[in-house]
Parts: sequence; structure tokens; C-alpha cells
Amino acid sequence: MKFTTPYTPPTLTVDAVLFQMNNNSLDVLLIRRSAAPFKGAWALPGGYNAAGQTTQQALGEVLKRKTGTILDKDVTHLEQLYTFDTIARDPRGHAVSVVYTGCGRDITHGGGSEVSAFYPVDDLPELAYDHKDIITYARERLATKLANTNVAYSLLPPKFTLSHLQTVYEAALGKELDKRNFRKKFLSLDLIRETNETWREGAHRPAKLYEFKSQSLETLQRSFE
Amino acid sequence: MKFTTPYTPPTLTVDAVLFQMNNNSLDVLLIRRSAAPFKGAWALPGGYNAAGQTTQQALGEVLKRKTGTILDKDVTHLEQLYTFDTIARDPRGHAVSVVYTGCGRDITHGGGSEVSAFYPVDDLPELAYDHKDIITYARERLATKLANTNVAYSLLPPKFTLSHLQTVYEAALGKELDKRNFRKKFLSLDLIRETNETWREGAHRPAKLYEFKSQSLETLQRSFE
DNA sequence: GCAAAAGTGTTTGGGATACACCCATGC
DNA sequence: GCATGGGTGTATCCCAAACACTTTTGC
Repeated sequence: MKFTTPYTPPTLTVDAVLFQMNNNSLDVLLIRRSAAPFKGAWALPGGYNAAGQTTQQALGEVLKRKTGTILDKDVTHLEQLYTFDTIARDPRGHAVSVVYTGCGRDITHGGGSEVSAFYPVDDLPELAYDHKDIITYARERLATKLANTNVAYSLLPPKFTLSHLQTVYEAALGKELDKRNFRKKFLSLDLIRETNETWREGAHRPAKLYEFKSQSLETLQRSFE
Repeated sequence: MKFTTPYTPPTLTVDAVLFQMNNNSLDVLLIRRSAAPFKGAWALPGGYNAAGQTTQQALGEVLKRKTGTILDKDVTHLEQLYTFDTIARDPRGHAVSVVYTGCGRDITHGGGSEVSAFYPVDDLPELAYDHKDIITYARERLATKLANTNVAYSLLPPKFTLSHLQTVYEAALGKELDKRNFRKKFLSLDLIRETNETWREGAHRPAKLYEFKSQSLETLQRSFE
């Protein structure tokens, strides 16, 4: 009723910024583009969203196809990040991209149609499109979420030491934290409990293992940092 | 390359949740639908987004056409809120809607193709689609922004009293605040300055007028509330 | 003078920060 | 016994919250 010419929507795509801790580094899952544009460059995994699919469904299918990642199994937290829509972002034509960000512990990848790899957020390769900006934005969102929710559960194994936990915060916030203050504050949030297991590794005192009381997202009243 | 049948994207739409203070109440701009579906119900202003338009451009055109609102002039703060994409939200077919939220001081409306009106967020009429949920979400976003940025500038006239300012916070947060603590805290944020004008109204002491130091969005280090 | 909103300080409690040493283990 | 990371307590400061009266005006 508004368009005298037939209404044509833009292309709709979905992309994902998936975080995972790999040996004390916060990493992002990337794929190597096998086709133009940006052939050979690294990019966020993503693809088309057809009519009749929700953006999350489309994302699940794209990830499975391109990286072999199973969204429901591998990704322990997922949220919509932002919708990017500048006309020039895709040289092939106007594409609006709904971007999700998520976390995992041991994301399967490599079984898909594209070459995939994790890269540290602080040491990214050259990226296609506006994907570098998107990752920066996703990382800020993650830092905010860590400060206001229990989302750390999604980046850690079910049982973890307080040092592991602190490493997650330090990697995401990009700064070092005081060990005593971190433990005091985090324990006061009442999100985790001690288990009776310990973690031993290396020539030093073993560490107590903790677990999150809840493995689903909860928002804190008092924020952290 | 991924679709054997020709790729068809969903319909793309844009909607806006525009807030304005009207006599101490936080109001939202709504239109009355003149066509099916939900004919006669109230709804957020919104419409189609064609290829080649950014979502903001599409929003500007839709607002101008339907409510007579001039986005660039009337809306003093605008941000993308969220993209809603559930299949069933529009009975006509799959529509993905990029929703913006914004604020104004004296938004012109009524010159467009649809009947429009401001309604208090705490006293909304029956709404079409999932628009009630969207307004709830937008209001939470506004509360967060008020706590972390100077966005209050966008809801107040250039010069305002501290009581006006407090009214904005109380309306958005939905609770009363202590006058002394509010003033002390807000002044310590260093966002506003006294002018040498006063505001007199009614049989009582006149109030000093203040102005924001900046009329563009700035993020605070220390959050409020 | 009285009604109505503007304006103003102090006390108290709790969380944030800064800071250094002993503990348990493997080799 | 020594190297390594695990684990712990205190003092200070600042902010948040609670709380009531005086001032200025119009009528």
C-alpha cells in the first residue's frame, strides 16, 4: 500500500560472534572465506536468512553448514547483539545483518564447508566487511554482561577454580584484577558454591573447584566492577 | 549458493518507540491502525523497509508519512532497540522488525496519514501485534540509559529545574526518589550547570533553571541508582 | 499568614580499594 | 628446600541511604 513499485526487501543475513576461552585467552570463532567478496579473508560465520526462518533458526543452520557447530549443544549462551544495516557494508548489494553473540566451552567446528579457527580477540587477523567493529561491540557487550549477570557460567566448564573464573573476567575486561578483592566480591554475589573436589595441576597447592548455582542467565542486582 | 530455490528474504519493517514527557507523565507515541490487521487498534508507528534504505532512513520516511513527525528535528535521541523476528508476530506473513527507541521534547504529530496520540506508558490502550512487550522492553532500556548516560537531556527542554529532572527519573524508573539525595548525586555527576534564570510558576518560591553541558549522548563512568 | 514547592546537611553503613604473607604441592 | 600458584584479612575511603526543616513566593 505504500510502494507503487513492488516492494523489495533488502537481503537479510545473520552472523555470530562466538566467544570461548582457550588457554587463558578469550577467542572468537572465525571462518576463512572461500568465495568472493573478501575471498581468503577471515570473517564471522554467517549467511542468509530466508522468509519463514527466525534469525536464530537461520543462524543454527548456517553454523551447522559452514563450521559444523551445533548451536543448541555447543553454545551455552546466545543473545542478539545488534542489527547492522549500512548500505555499503556488503559490496554485492544492500544486506541487513542481525548479529548474535554467544559463548561456549568447547565449541565443535571444522566439520563444515568453510575453514574455521579460533582467534584471540586481542590478536585478530584482517577481517572482511565491518566484522572487526562488530567483534569490538560484542566484546563490550560481554564485559557488561559479566558485570551484571552470571554469564561467566557459559564460558567455564561446569566445575572450575576461582583462578579460572578470574581469568575469564580479566580476559574480557582487558585488565588485571586483585585476587583477594575479586574472590571476596564474587563470593558475596552468591552465584557459585564450593564442591568437595579439587583441581591439581603443576607443582603447587591444589585448588578448590566451584560450580555455578544456576546454568541459565540471571541478572544481578548489584553490579560487578 | 545455499538455496536451490530462489532466495526470498522475509519482509523487513521498522517501528519506533518514541518517549516524551507530558505533564509529569512518560508517554509513548502511538497510531491508530486504519487497515487490517488489527484495524482500529493502537500500535507503534512503523512500516516497510525497502532495499536500498537503511533502517533509519526507512523509519524517517515512515514517521513523516504516518504521523507527520520529522525524525531529525523532533527526535532528540534515537537508538536501535532490538530486532523482533518471531514468525507469528504478523498475521500477514513473516516480518522481521528492526525497532528503534527515542526521545523527544515536543514531537510534532497529527499531520500524517494515521491518527496519532501520546499515551502514558503506565496506562496504555490495547495494542496490536507484540507492541506491548516492545514498549516494556524500550522502557527498561530507557531506565538503563538514564542510569548510565546523560540521555535525560533528550526528554527535557534546554532549560529545566531540578524538579523537572527528578520527575523524568521518577517516571522512567517508576519509583519516587529522595529530593536531597537526587540533587546531591546528580550535581556530582557534573553533567549540568546552573543558568542565571529562574522558573516561576504558582504561589511558591521560584526554581533555578539548569542546562545540560552537552546535548549529545555521553556515557558516565559512575552509574546512577 | 498560609499554602506550596524550592532548597539545604549530617549521620551511618556497606562496598570498593589497596595491600603482603603463609600454605600445599611436585620435583 | 625451592619454585609455583592457592588461599586469606584489615584499614581506609567514598558513596548510598535515611531523614526534617527553613526559604521564598502568590494570594
